[in-house]
Amino acid sequence: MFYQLDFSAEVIAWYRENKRNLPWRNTKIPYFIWISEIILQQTRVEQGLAYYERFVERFPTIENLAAANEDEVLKLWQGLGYYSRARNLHFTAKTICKNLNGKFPNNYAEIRKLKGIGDYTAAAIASFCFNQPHPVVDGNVYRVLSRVFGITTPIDTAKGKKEFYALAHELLDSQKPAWHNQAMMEFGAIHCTPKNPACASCIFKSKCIAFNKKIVKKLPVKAGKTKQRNRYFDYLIIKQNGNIFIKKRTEKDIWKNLYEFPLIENKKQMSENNLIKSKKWNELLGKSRYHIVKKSSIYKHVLSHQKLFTRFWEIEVSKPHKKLPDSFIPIREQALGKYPVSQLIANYLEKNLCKQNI
DNA sequence: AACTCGTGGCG
DNA sequence: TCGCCAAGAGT
Repeated sequence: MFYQLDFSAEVIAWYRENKRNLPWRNTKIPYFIWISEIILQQTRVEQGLAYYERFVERFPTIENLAAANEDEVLKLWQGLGYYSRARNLHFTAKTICKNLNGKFPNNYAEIRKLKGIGDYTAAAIASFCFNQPHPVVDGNVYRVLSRVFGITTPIDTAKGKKEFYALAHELLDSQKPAWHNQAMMEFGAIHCTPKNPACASCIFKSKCIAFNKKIVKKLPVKAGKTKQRNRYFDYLIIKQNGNIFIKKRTEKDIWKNLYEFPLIENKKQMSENNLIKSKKWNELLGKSRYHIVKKSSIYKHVLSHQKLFTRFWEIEVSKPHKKLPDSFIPIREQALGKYPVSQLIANYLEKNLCKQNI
């Protein structure tokens, strides 16, 4: 069907003509490639681009990143999601500076050991920066290969991963791994797209099995189904002597190490009356004299595995009868903007408080 | 090996 | 409106 080098040469030729000019494509410095790869995990280029620019502007070297506070790193990441990426990025920057004299490892095996770097990212860095012949197998590559070669094995199974990796490895031009890998991904990203792929003008039109069998839309196959659960949040924005209280999320849960207002979570939607009479409400406000300044409508916030239903309560406390635990940090409202928060909270702040607080 | 971790855009 | 899903990794 294909001679390996024909396939590679064709996709590389396409890439030379069609590639986008992106900032991380004008460098081979591993630090920059690394940042871009982490940002782009499960993220569209259009969404990640501005984050990349801000990130390398603020942290031009790995030493700058290693020296930063995690709060600031997360603040730069705010709104991008999957915050463990930022935490691991920061962790690994510190590791490299402390243990490797600030020098990024220059081969696949050593790169792969770093926290936050899996098979894909290790192959990307090793091939882009050091021209090592490791094939990248990301969502784009799965899509292109499953279609062109008509592979119906689900990509989210061990069997599928093995099969696609073997094929990707077979097709790789070991003399041009950087060009080959970038070409494969770019082709998937802007030509062989998930929806409305440009089959009519495709370089593989005559050979593409999916096109000729008219099953392009069915590929790639995924076995897994994502099930969502519902969660019900009530955030209490407690204002006291010009301060408001925030708390860091440290549990193993969504938004780890981001900040939020005092939270009451319930397994079912609770009526306002029952909430105000609840034990948790009482624990936060005790027998304080307070009044509810504002209560919001229900914000719906959708995550990959959860759907959150959230109310915000702005509460002015005139006579506190109880000191909140030390885990609640009193801050001036204007200082809120320094703390990394979830997009859910950022959305509320944008609508209800001033923009400088975001 | 399944499950978990965000967000925004699109049809 | 809703499900899909985008340059994945950790546990």
